[in-house]
This record gives sequence, C-alpha cells and structure tokens, in this order.
Amino acid sequence: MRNQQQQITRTEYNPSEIESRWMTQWEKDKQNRSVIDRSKPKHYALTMLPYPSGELHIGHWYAMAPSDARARFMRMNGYNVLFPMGFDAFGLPAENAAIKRQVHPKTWTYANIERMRQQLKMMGTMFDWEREAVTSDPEYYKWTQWLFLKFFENDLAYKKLSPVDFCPSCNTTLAREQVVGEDRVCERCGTPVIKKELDQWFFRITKYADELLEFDHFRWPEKVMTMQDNWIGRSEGAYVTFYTEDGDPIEIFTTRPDTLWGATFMVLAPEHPLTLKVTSAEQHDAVHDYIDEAGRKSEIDRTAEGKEKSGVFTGGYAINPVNDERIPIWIADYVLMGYGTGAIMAVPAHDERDFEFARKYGLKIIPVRQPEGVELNGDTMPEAFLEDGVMVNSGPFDGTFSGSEKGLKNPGIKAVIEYVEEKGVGRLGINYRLRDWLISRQRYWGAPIPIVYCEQCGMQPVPYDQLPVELPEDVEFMPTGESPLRSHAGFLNTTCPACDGPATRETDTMDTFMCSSWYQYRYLSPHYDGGPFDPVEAAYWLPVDQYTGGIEHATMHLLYTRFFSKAMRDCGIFDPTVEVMKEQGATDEDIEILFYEPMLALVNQGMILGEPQEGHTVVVEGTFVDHKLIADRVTVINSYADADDVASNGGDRVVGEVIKRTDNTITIETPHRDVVAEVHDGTTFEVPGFGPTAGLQQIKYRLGIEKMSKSKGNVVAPDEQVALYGADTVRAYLMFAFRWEKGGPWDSEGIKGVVRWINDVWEIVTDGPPDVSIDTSKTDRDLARQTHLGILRVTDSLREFSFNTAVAGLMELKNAVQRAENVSAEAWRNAVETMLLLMAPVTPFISEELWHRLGHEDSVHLQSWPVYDESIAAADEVTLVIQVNGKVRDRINVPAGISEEDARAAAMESEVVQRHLQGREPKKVIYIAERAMINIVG
RNA sequence: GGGGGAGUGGCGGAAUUGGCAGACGCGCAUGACUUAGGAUCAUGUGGAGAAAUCCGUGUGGGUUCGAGUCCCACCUUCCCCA
Repeated sequence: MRNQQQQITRTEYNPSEIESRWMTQWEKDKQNRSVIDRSKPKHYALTMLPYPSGELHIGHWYAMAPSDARARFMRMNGYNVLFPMGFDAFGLPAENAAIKRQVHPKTWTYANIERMRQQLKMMGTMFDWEREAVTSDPEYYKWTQWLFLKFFENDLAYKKLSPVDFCPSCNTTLAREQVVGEDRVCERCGTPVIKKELDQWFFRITKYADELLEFDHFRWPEKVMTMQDNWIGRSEGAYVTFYTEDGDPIEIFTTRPDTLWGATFMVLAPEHPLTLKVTSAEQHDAVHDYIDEAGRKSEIDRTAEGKEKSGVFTGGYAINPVNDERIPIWIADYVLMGYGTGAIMAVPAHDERDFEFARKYGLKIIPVRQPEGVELNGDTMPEAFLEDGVMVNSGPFDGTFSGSEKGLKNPGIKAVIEYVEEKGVGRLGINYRLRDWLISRQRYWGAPIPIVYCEQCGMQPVPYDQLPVELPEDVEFMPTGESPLRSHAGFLNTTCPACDGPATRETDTMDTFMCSSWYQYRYLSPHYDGGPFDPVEAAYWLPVDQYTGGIEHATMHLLYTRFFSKAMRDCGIFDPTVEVMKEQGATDEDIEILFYEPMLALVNQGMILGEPQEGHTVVVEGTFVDHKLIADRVTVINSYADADDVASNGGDRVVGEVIKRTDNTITIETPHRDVVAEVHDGTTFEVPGFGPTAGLQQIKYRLGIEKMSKSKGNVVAPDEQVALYGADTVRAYLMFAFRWEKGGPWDSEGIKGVVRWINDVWEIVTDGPPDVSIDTSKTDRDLARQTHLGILRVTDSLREFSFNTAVAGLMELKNAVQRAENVSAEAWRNAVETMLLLMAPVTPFISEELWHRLGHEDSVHLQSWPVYDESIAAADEVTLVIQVNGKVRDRINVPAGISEEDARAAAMESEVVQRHLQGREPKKVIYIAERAMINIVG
C-alpha cells in the first residue's frame, strides 16, 4: 500500500514543462557560472567545439551530453569545474552557403550560432555561457592574428613558394591531411585534387617533431598516440654522399646505412638537378622521353605499390664511397624530388622495390646480410632478404649482427653511421614524414593574415596596436581561385607601417585549424583585451584536465594544438601566467605541469550511425518498357496480404519491398527478380499519413547501418526526440545504448527502456514512501545495502567514462527501490535521495525536479556526491560457489566472512560435490575468500 | 603491404582485470487488465534435454586448480597509413 496523502499530489511526468522551468531557474541562479575558487581543486573539462553548421545533430549530443555528465560528476565530487562551449565559426561551408543562397557568410554563421546555442541549452548542459568564445568574432581573431605575429617574430611562421594540393571544386588549397584516399580527393567534396604552385604561409611544426613524439606527460588513448607517432614518422638513418665520375656530389638519405656495401646502383628522381648532367649522349633521347612521361603522372601513379616500376639508365656512373665500386645511375619515377633528397642508393638484396627493379633491368644484386649458416646468392635469391642476419661482403663489418630493426638501436646501423662519419662521407640523419603546416587559404571567411607588402620596405607585419585586421563585409565571394579579398580595394590597399607609403595587404586567410588550436585558452577570458587570455584565470584553470572529442581529429587538430602550446611557451606567452602562479606560491612542479601538454587526459567517443530500416512494401502500377516499369501509381501497403486491396487499373503491376531509390527510380524486390520502376511527373504516390503531398521522397527504402546523412533519410533529429521523450531521456539513452568509445546505430526501439526507467523513477518518488507498520529492520538494511552497491557501481562507472554501466547501475538501484515494499519511510527516503543524487549528472532535469519535490530548497547539482560505505554494503550471508575440478557444481548460503576450514567443511558436505568426487579424496582445495568461491580438485 | 582495434545470446552490451559468463536494457514468449494494444503489470528467456546433466565467449593449440580475460598460430571484420 502506498501512502494515501502522497498519492493525491501525484502528477504525470511532463518533461517539457520541467525542463524549460529548470533551464530558466539555473540561468537565473547562475548555477553554471564558474569562477576562480582557490579553496577547491579545479577541473577544466573541455569538449570539442562545434562548427555552426545550422542544426545541432545527434552526434553533437552524443559527444557533449556524456561529457557534461562527467563534468557534473566532478563538480559533485568537490571540484570547481569549468566546462565551456563555443563555436569554430570560420570556414568554407559559410561561403558555400553564401554562394548557394545569397546570404552573407556572417549572417548565415551567426544565425546558426544563435539557433545552436538554444539547442545546446535544451540539452541541459552545465556550460558556462559567460565564457563562450566564437572564433569569427573580431575580439577572438584579433588574438589569432596576434599569435600569428608572435610566431612570425620567432621564426615559426614563414612564407615559401610551394606546390600545394588544390581542390578545383572548392577552389581552395588544401592541407596535406585534407586530401584523402587512394584517389587523392578533397576531404570535403570528393573532387580529385590538382597541383598548383603558390606563395604560401607555413608554421614550422617540424621544429617540434621530437617534442611532439614525447607522450609521457598525459593520459591519451594509445591509439591517438600511435597515430601521431606514425604521422610524425621519425626515422633514424644516415645522409651519405656519393660522387659521380665527374665529381658531382649526390647526397642520399637511407634508413639502412648498414647495407651500403650492397648498393649496386643509384636512382635519381627524373626532376633531380643532376639528371641531365650525368646522362650520356647515347642515353640522351631515352632519358628525355622518360622525364616528359613522368611529368604527366600523378604522385600516386608513380609510387603506388603493386604498380610496375619503370626506369631508364642515364649512362652515367657514381662511386660507392665505402667500397669504391663503380655503380650505374638510373632515373625512375618512383623516386620523388619532394621526398628526402630526390636520390636513393639502391640495395636490391635487401629492399623489395629495389629488388624488383634490379631483376627487371638485370642489375647486379649483392647480399650484404644473411642468416647465420646460410649463404645467399644474389643471382638466385627469389626475393629481397629483410630478416635479421649477419653482415657480409661489407669490408670491416663482416660478421656484425644487424637485425631487421631500424634506427640506432640496431648495432649494425649504429656502427656504420659512426664509420661513415669518421670517413667523412656521411653523417647521422633524422628524417620526418611530418611537413610544415600550411596555413594559407585563398578564401574569405577566415582570419586575415596580418601582413602587408610595401614596394619600399617589403613584407611588414601589421603592428600589434592595429589589430585586428578586420574582415570587410562588403565583398564579392564567388569562387575565382583567388581570395575574394584580393578584389576588395578597401581591404587590399593600405599604408606601410614602416614608411607610410602605399602598400597592399596579404589576402590569404588562415586555416581554421589555427583558430581551434588555442580556443581552450580564450575560453578562460573571452573578452579580455590585455592578451589572448587573462593570466590570472590561466594560472588557476590551466591546463585542460579532461578533453573529449572525436577520433577523427587525432592527427590534425590534436597535433596542431599541442604544437601551439609548445610554440606559445617558446614565444613567452605564458610568462605572465607563470608570474601570477609564483605570486600565489605555486611550486616549480605546479608550473611545470602548465607546460607539459595542453590537455592532460583525452577520451574519444565513437559515432552514432543511422538506424537500419526496411523498405516500404509497395504496389507499383504502370507499363513495362523492356524491363523497366514506367510507374503511374505507387501505393505503400502494410503487407503483401494487403496488395489485393489495391484496385487494379488493368496495367502492369509489381508488388514488393523497395530496396533502392534514386532521383527518379525505385527498385522493388519481388520473389522473382528486382524490378526497376521509373517515375514521371504524372506518377501519383499513396503513402499513409502523407495525403496528396506524397512523393518519391516519402518512399522508404531498405537501409543498412550507415552514417547518417540527409540524402539517405536516416538522420535522427535531437529536437524531435526531445519533444517526444524529454532531454533527460535522450541524454540517458545516448549514454546507455553503446560503449561510448564505440558508438553504433540509433535504435528507436531501444530508447523505450530508458523511457520506462525514467517513468518508473517519477512514479516511485511522486508516490512517496510505502505505508508500513511491521518490523522493517531487515528490509531497511537490505535496501541500504543495495543503495551503497549502487553508489559504488555508478561512481566507478562515471569515473571511468563507462556511461552505459553507470545507467545500468542506476536502473538496478531503481529496481531495488521499486521492489522494496516493506521499508520504513526513513530508509526509503535515504535510498531515493541517494538515487536522485546519483542520477543528477545523467538526467539533470528530473533529478532536480524530484529533489525539490522531496522538500529540498538547494539544487541537487550543488550537493556532494554520495559516499560509499563498505560496512553498509556488506552482506550478512553470501552464496558460496563450489567447484569440483574447476566446474561449478553447487551453491550454498553461508555466513559472510566464513573461515576457509568452515567453507571447506560445508562444501564437502554437499551431496553434489560427493557425487562428482566419486569417493576420491581432494588433492587440493583452493579457496578464494573475496569471491566466496571454493574449488575442490580431486 | 604496414600499424592498431574488435569478434560474447535474436540485438545493444556487462563481466570487479585470471575466479559463478550473459548484469542492465531491447526484442521475444506466456499470462493479467482491456472495445483495442505499438499502453501498463506479472512471469520466463544462451543452446540441447522430461530430468540428472551436457554444450557454450570467431577457430585450433597451450599455460593454470581455474581462461571471455594470459601465450602461440589461424580466420573474419573495422579503422588509420601507404
């Protein structure tokens, strides 16, 4: 029986009313305003800021809602939490929208921000909106430009003529990582890229390559560190100089100097400056033809594995500096001028590509490393030898061990590098795959690069007091291949800061990755005008303690932001912060942490994919022309059985499931074959619920698990889900449905479990405590025990970002409270209050509402996290699991804390155990007290 | 080709890191209440079997009193880089 009085006050759960009310209240109370409070430990939680594309989609929710739950959890655990939000607002889509819809990029961007900000608030996040930063605000990009100038002053920004990847469709240059796939297409639009020579701005990220390889100071996923490691691609080896017979030096880089004695020929890139010089008269024509041909091929065509390698002998020879052998010089297009030195030494015995090349052109192969006790023969070996071995044919090094391992850790490599250095023919060399960061974009909607060009004084930085260099709003931004700023006279023409003479501005804008490389600092003081951030705020909040976001940023954003923090350090930008820290008595250790890394911990969430769906079952009537059905009428039916209800009009007719849809056809799967039906202007559609407006777009087709996209029609709109179930339910479902790191397809059935859970919680609390008069001491203790087990489970889960098990733990606790019919009001209240506290990070609105309905005045979100008490959680009785030879045979209830002897005695009394022992004496008994398990080996 | 993940019921996933496999939820089944059920409630739900019991975490081997978890080989699959 439930308490009568409480039952009267019971109301239906109405999420939209509750949520809008609390949203307003929290804002009024400034509940989420984070200010410096030195009495508490700080926790800077950060989640990647969105691009303001127009609508907040379910992926944003999936990334942000769990991050928010974690931040709220930390706040209840006594931390002073900063959890800011902003917008990465510069970028190409704004310009595309401008071109397509005749709206100004600024108008479009800021309208989107306005809308998305409201949508974000609906989510119930604890974002401190007073710290919001928008990268396209002049008060933001002023400091982006300021940082550029600092880098420029410190020789970390420079300009050079450089071939760049250019997307002819987006009409812009692309960074290396924005070109994707085997076909080398534009990341954004899929168009194949072309090469273009342009004067470009670069950041000297390669200067930090080694430092960026240090991953000691933070807790990042192994995967991200590996990806960055590969991306930087450090290789240790040697630069060795060969000479042509005419005495011209050819420098090569090799990661395997231990194979120098096996270099039987050299290969130059066709573009190598010495190519023509070494070419003999007889080979002149062949070499010229080859160079022409190579010039027409793309880099991919030239280097793709599996492609047959081609080359031409130049007729020239070089001398191998370690053994004075005369070796032929070839040219081949698989050697690229832009990589390394544009020349290689070829060691066919120990390199697959060189081996293939040597066999094809009948070049000499000399093994210089072989397994012990085996003799390799260059003429007969079937493939290059790449395994561990001992050096041979290598002069002084014969007999030295040389493994397959690369780098200085390999004794053979180390010894040979020392040898060539001593001999003066080579030196230790470290090569990186990482290139300098190209930041120039020939685009309008970005931060202008603050440089002017004066005919008298040359390139001049814009003085700091003239920042920001503002983007003019009245521009023509149709794509021309040049920056639209170039045709804007008011922007372009300026005066030289040095001589006051006429000058022109740099019209390139900065890569938006630059804006997002330092936003974590701007959040601290988005309106501060004394620098990029307020040192007082920075001294307290930095660095970021917990970062969350998508794995897709592993090698771009996350590498760039690390570079930024290190470059900023070297430009002295943190000096004022250090001063403040010192004044406040920070230890050297505290200060050191500031410089480790921008984000100390990182967790990557996965992706929400589209829900698989069956296609509509349809009746299509029309006329067959060849094998194509020209459709006059398409009728959606519930099942095949209903097909007869669709009156026939006498024409051709097909019934089946729609498995595919294009702009003007649908494919129908029938028992016999798949039929393609083409629709025309006169085709009528009958789709239940759509009436006369129904069209081809309303026909659902079969869909597997795929990324959400508008064209596939599998997009889940969070606003609709919120309208249906409330924000708490959507948040909780996203946390419950998958492992956060993994993600998965949306399941509109699966959300029901969360709906039921939330409704049950609402009922339990609004119904009030059970009305009992009998003795409740045992049931009270039971409920308290389960409550504390719940505390343990939810706490551990949230700490570990295991949101799905946190929600599972909350559901278990709800089940326990629901089942507890005979408990005292006090025990009930303890359990329910604890449950609401544990729910607060996950479902902030309903937790707050019910907390207040229990009579509290303070917000649930400002309470302390419940503390687990082991003694309350301990059970009086436990189930002893009895195994015989490792298999579970019996379970018996025994008092908790039973001794090993007693457990053993109890186990041996079990009939089942005796049966399985078949009279044998136990050889051994293993008792695991903490698992209440005993294993009898007999 | 190289590097890194991941394979557990019909499905999403748990499993205290070597100790009761399948928590929690979806779905499903049976029943109840219902004009109705895509609402709600109750019970059940890895497979086989009447039961005792046997089988079971991609496959094959190994270590161990004990393996989803550790080791070796293989298969499948996803991501990243070529």
